[in-house]
Amino acid sequence: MNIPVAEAERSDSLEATPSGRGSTRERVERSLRHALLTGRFVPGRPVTLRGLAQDLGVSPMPVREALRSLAAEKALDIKPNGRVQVPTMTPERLAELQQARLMLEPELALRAAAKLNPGDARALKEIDDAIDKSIDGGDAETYMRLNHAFHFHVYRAAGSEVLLPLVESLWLQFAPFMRIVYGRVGTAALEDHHKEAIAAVASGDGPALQSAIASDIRGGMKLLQGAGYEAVPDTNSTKD
Amino acid sequence: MNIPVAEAERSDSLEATPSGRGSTRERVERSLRHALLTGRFVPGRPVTLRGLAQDLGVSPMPVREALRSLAAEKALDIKPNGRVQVPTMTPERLAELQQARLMLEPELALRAAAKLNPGDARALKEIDDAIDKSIDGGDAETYMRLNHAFHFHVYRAAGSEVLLPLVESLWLQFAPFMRIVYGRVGTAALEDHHKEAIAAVASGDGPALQSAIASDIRGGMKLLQGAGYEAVPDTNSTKD
DNA sequence: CGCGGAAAAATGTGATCACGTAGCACGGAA
DNA sequence: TTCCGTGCTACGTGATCACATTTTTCCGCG
Repeated sequence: MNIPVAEAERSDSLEATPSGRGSTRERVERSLRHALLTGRFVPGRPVTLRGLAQDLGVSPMPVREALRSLAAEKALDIKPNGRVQVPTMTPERLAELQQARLMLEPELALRAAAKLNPGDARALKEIDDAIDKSIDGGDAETYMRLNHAFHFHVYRAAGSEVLLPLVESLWLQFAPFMRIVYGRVGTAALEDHHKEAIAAVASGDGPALQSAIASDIRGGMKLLQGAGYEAVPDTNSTKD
Repeated sequence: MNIPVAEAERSDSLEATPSGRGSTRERVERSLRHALLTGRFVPGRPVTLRGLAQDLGVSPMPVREALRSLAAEKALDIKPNGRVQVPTMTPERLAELQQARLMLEPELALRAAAKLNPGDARALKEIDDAIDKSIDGGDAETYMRLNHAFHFHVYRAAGSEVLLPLVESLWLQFAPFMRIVYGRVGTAALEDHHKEAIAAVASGDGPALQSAIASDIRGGMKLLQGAGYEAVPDTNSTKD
């Protein structure tokens, strides 16, 4: 099960995240979460406690807690012998993730619609413009970060303390795999429905926003359906 | 383990969980999870790291990780100063929890139906008979344990790696509050739909099972709607 | 040249310690 | 009697250490 990826240098630009607020564990967890969501962690890749600690320049202790936290959200997998790795994807799990997203996220969007205002529509448009640029540029990492920002700008507005964490967990689960697929087929084939969503927000049309989000999920996940479950590409696509 | 277990046991209720397998952290987490699900932790009550460690006869270390894990599942709340407490319930959060349950659990039941066999129906009937007894006896803690066993016997059959953890998180969130309500209004007023569910399992009728679970959720949560958000009762159920 | 086993390195786990801080009670002053 | 400051206590956090176990390396034997 050893992957021949060269682990020459450890610095995956993890500590590049400038967020210096909060406790050390908080910073570590935020850093890991961000790395997961932008796909800097490859599924199947083992994650060692001391290695991460060294990368981040801290002791293994806060890393331990952060990993445990992420594992509880199913963003990481802790094998019975304690080794931590990014979960590998299976077609079944991906299908389940899509269905779970379709159950929760459109509902969240519907609730958010009532609280979103034209200012939010402008903010979303700004994000979406940047997304279009990143798609053209083929910058998968930036795209994923912005796409996440777009969706969660909507979801957060719902003010849901229950649904939002569930959806966050789902994103953490499919993001690493999504990144791999983007690395293979590129980001050009992406069809999102952000424009419809923005229009719905601007006009305050809840059901339209709900439907746009649902379509967006279907479009985004469709791309992932038949790609790359088997192994990690030995072409090291983790950095840059 | 070179730990001198010369400590006088402060509480029998926590380490009473017989599961002695696995690592210490695993046992601690299982113990806490069980305590949460059966309502032995009162919402709003502060949970201290060292206190719990002493109760369980271990060092604060595994407790720390277990708490962090539970907190990631929203079963515990870590305040900005680091203090841990069982989350308090609000009407809004309870309504969200019910709606989230209704989104996920009937779907899970529908998927489980295809894999449940008459043997499962018999097992469920056995659990349900015990539930009836515990309701008559007014034993809220036993009722909650069995009710959880009943539902998750069904849900687990679905074999879902994605939906099941989400539902587990939801249960951990409303269970402590549910326990308080039972302590106030008793368990006699409970109306469950387990009989319908068992019949549906026996006949392999998926939609019927789905509908029975949905009705069961509505019936169970309705009881909680207008009760006891304000303060925690002084009845200290864990120790002292 | 290939295989196997032993040595060595690395990993997770749990315990203990040091440190900064937040609560809290006690006591003195108004 | 009430209010406020000061000291004490307990807490969470992070680091370091010790240990058992697993993984990897590597050397010798077939």
